Amino acid sequence: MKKIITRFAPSPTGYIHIGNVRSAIYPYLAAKQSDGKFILRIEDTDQARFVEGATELIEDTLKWLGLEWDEGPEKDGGNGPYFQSERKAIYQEWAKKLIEKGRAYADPTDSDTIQTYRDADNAQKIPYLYRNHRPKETDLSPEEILINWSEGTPIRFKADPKPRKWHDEVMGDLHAGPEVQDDIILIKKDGLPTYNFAHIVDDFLMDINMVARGVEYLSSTPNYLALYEAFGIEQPLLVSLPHILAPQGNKKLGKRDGAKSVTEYRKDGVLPEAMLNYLACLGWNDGSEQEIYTKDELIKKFSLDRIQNSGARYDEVKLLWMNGQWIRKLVTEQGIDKFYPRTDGFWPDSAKNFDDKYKKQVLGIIYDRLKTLSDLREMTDYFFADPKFDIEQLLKNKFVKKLSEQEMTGLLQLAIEKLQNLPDWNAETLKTALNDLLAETSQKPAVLFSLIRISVSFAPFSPALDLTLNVLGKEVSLARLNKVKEALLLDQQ
RNA sequence: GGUCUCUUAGUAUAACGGUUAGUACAACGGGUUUUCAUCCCGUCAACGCGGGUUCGACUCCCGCAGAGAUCACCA
Repeated sequence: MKKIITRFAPSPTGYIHIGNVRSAIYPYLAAKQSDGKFILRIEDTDQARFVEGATELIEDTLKWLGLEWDEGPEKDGGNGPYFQSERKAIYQEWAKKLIEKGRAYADPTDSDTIQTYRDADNAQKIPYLYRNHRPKETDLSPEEILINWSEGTPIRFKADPKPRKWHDEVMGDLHAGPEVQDDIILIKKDGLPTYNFAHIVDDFLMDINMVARGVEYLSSTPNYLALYEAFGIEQPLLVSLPHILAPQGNKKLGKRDGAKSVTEYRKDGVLPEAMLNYLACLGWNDGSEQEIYTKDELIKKFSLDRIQNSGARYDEVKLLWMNGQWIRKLVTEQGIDKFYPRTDGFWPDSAKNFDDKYKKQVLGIIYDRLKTLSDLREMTDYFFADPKFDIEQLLKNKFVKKLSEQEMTGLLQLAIEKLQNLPDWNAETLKTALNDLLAETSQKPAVLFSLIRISVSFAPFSPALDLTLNVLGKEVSLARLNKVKEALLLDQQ
């Protein structure tokens, strides 16, 4: 198999959100599968949109997801620098090569004049193409242009419009006519290259043989093809990735739709395994009915031609479902001890002074109802602090309210006695005791256990009662039961 | 408007001319000696429309409709 050398080339204009991280995932998978290279290149040629700290955010996101780059910032593989802003001289040199070949020209036309061309064409309802307005001065010989050129004057490509055909790994065989090929800007007034030009040069110099990007670049592809041709360089594999759509409407998911950053999901307790799994499978599948994939499985089974060629709607509910699956999978496979460190930072404040051993016990009985790690905050508070005492909540519970208050106090008293006299406080003895209690009182489990459960937790739900009591411990359990019993007695007087 | 792309249940998808159109999420119902969840079982629900080709079309061809992308000195 040919080694795929590819790249992720984001612009440092903000965080990576889930709408665009997929264009890092697929190239990564393709590169790893073929034992090739995954390069990170920062496309910071637009000074106006540059955002301080964005590069770090991008790097952070990739690392968290496990998409380590083989070459890029902090990891020079001999093809650097990996920031386009540091490669300015290279682009200018390559633009000059095109001028020498008579395939580019310096164009002093100012933007107001260009706008009049556009307006005129629009008024006449003919498609605007700059090459129809190409200035006559460019009849200057390439030598003359080269002598005169300096930053401040943009350099334009001299289009070679003709029918073009190409193959896209996702979209299949494509074609375009001359009407979409134009004299695109190569070097801007500020001396920096446009994306259209910079990526062609960089990809070539970095030996990149696969380019994956959003479908929005599809319509510019003929211009890129012309550029490859003008330089005489082999075109890389082209991969167009359909957009991820916003939950509502038919728009591509963007920050305006509230597209959360990947790091935000991280803070919310989503596991990188689940994030990667979900996004990889949003618009790709291997033809089987498998849903849960590890990164290694994805690398093994990934194939470009099975990427869906229409947009896929983002579904957070399914992501969270998948996250729950991953939590359970990892705990089952690795055990609580190994999984436990991942919960760091997700416990309620009340857990601060409790040791790891106790928190692991709590995790052990609660993990199978977590959708995200941050659910721990809401779901485990009563293990660490006395719950908010709210007798009304107990009384209006749909099971407990079947009892009179007198019956409640009676049952609580029986439970307290039974538990107090346990020789050993563990899940086994508790289970037996609770079952005995059930038999002795002829109560329905839903009623009796809800009474006890709510009395010790005041939570809408909790793990199985025997497990909960076991973790809470004898002292705490009995104290909470007594407190409720006393309150009920007072109420009855 | 020009050019290009896309179109299976609410959502993500499977099907390489012959299936009762499969799976997952969601929804709904049920089961597991407690609640919520997990787990298990079940129900609902789809081939955009119209023509062809063919014994037979979700699948191939042609129209149409709808949706999206693009037409920058942004990427």
